[in-house]
Amino acid sequence: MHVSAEELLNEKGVKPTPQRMVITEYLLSTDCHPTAEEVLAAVADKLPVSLSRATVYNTLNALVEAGVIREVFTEPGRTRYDANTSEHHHFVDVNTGRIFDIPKENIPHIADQLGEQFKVHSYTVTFFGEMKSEKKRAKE
Amino acid sequence: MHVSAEELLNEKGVKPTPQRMVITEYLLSTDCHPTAEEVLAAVADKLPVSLSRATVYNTLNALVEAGVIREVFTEPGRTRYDANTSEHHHFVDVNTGRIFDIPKENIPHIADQLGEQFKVHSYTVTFFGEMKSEKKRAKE
DNA sequence: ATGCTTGCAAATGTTTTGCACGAGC
DNA sequence: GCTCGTGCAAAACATTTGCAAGCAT
Repeated sequence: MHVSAEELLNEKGVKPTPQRMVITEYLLSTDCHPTAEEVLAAVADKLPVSLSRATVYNTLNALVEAGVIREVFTEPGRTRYDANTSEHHHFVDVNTGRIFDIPKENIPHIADQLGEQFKVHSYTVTFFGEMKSEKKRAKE
Repeated sequence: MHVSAEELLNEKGVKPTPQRMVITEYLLSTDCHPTAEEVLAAVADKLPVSLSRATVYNTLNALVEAGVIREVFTEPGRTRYDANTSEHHHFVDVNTGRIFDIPKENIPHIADQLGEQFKVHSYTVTFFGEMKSEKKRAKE
């Protein structure tokens, strides 16, 4: 289903260094919208060399710029990242802070509802609420 | 249309100090979704005494907690504030960063489109795009 | 050699916190 | 007098940047 990280990076014109590939692979493999810090923690030991914080930030910015990933803003103070770049939406569980993807098929198309002075490039819906029956209970 | 800031604060159980009233008044009077820093700059000279950064942050947090204002997340690194607490949406001009309110009447109700495991408390749509004719300057 | 990329550390920017003072109950 | 809000400065975070060194072309 996923193209390889290397292909993806080449496609988007980003030189596929080991650091970038590991970070991209991680983001492609998870749906939990990690912060930069979480990315660092998750991939640091997957590299033979050390991975610095600066490289994580540089890489994430490069990937955003290249359109490989997207930023997600759901909470103050920090940015989360999402390798799902297709138009879709988010549900934030206000108890856990966890973010769930909502496919755009679930949401009617609403980009054309604004006045004509607004030329919409993209839009995203953020739902805040709580999960009703959470079968997979996170440890707390 | 607006209740007075003092009434509003009392209603919400926030002790209406001069600092809090000035900040609340400012937020009620503007539609430009200011950051904490912008709030400070805007109201600092409206008080006979000095207004500290810490008080601005403390106040904004207290107001959010009390439900007087809401946080708006549209960009990395900083929080913006909105005294319009009714459900509504935002359009971000990608050129200027300016944020426009979109009344919820313009958007179909979409809170019920998710699976039933999602209990939605609120949702907000954020549009990214650009203004077509900037001759229609918003009054501010 | 050239040009990116990395890593470290320092710098920046935003927000929070510790603490003393002052106003109001 | 106690409590709470304020102001200042320092601290805590999140992120960016300067720079030297490394890798690939």
